[in-house]
Amino acid sequence: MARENKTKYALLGMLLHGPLSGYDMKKFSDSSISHFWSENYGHIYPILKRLEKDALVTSDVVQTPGKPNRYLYTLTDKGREVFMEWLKKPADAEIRRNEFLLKLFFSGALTVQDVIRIIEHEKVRNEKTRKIYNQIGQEYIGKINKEGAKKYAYLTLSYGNKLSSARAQWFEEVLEELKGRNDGSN
Amino acid sequence: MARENKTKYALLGMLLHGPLSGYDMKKFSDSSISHFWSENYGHIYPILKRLEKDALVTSDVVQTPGKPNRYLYTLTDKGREVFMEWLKKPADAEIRRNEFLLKLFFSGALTVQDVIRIIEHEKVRNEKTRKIYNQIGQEYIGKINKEGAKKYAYLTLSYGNKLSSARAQWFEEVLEELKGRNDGSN
DNA sequence: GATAGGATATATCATTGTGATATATATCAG
DNA sequence: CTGATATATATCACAATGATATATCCTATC
Repeated sequence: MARENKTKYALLGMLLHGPLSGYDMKKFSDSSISHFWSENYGHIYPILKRLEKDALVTSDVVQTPGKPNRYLYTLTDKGREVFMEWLKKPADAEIRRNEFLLKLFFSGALTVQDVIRIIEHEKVRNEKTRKIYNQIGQEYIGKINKEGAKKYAYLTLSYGNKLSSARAQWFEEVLEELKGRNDGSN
Repeated sequence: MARENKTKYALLGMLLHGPLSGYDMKKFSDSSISHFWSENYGHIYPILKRLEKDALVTSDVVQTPGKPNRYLYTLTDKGREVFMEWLKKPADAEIRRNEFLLKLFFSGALTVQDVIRIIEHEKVRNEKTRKIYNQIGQEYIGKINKEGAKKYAYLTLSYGNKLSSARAQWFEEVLEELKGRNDGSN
């Protein structure tokens, strides 16, 4: 068996607060949870069909003239049960594949200037992410205490902030060192 | 097209310092670079065959009585070229799928005790990782200045350390807050 | 001395996940 | 009017994962 299907749980979770179509789920994945999760049509649609077959969701067709049929999926009791069982379990270990670190590892074959360029590219990407996090953070202010449900969404953001601050620090330290050395020997 | 095949570059990179078999590459992935990269047989063997067909590597059979044939792969000039071209480019954006954060996001459906348990599980995992990093770090002491090539390997470790320290901080902060609230209302 | 487990080595399978494209209409901006 | 974007599902090739099959040798344990 390959690793367990996580998409299934992501989709079931999205249905907790009401029916959605596959298209809606993709939008949700690209907006609300995009900084730590992604889904795509090639997986969403086939899995929705399987979930229906397994009676974890039911579907209703909504016809809108001039638009494709919309298949609205609703969570069943069984679906909610399966979801809650997954939710209660600790998360599996993260799959670790970081192309930047792989390049860094092999960087002995590069000039120091090339390495600096690659790290700086990563630094810029990280800064962009931090800006987005700050924007989202601004939107949360005032809402968190009123709506308890958003507390955990806010925590995922605070996690992202913590990690990207750490990354930013590391970039500064390493770039300073590499640039110092670059004036000298290597 | 699916995303670009990164395994290919990881394998070519491993061949920079001499010929290796697919089995050797798997061992390398499970030891030297396991904290940021992983490979598995199901991908290594077919890709090695393709690399040979594309003349990025050549292979030699080594027969050892009582053991399976060993196919030793050697990097060609073309292979080195293709590798260096990839190495010089900035890394692609990281694929973001973090099951822990997905669970956290949906945690409004859990009791605070359950959330605490899940976070603590993650915290323990992180502590284990930090211990391993410290052990590897000990082994590096004294070697870094002598062998310049290991400098970048050490940097991948320092990156891992930075991030896991940040994670540890976040766990402390969040657990304290959740445990405080747990004595009160929700 | 038997025997269980791990190392050596390749091969292959089902399944998960990614990104792109196909299809077809409506709407909105320039 | 024309090109871009939104709505909505479907499907494909490919990348990556984890498990199992095959077969032999070596080492530790009972």
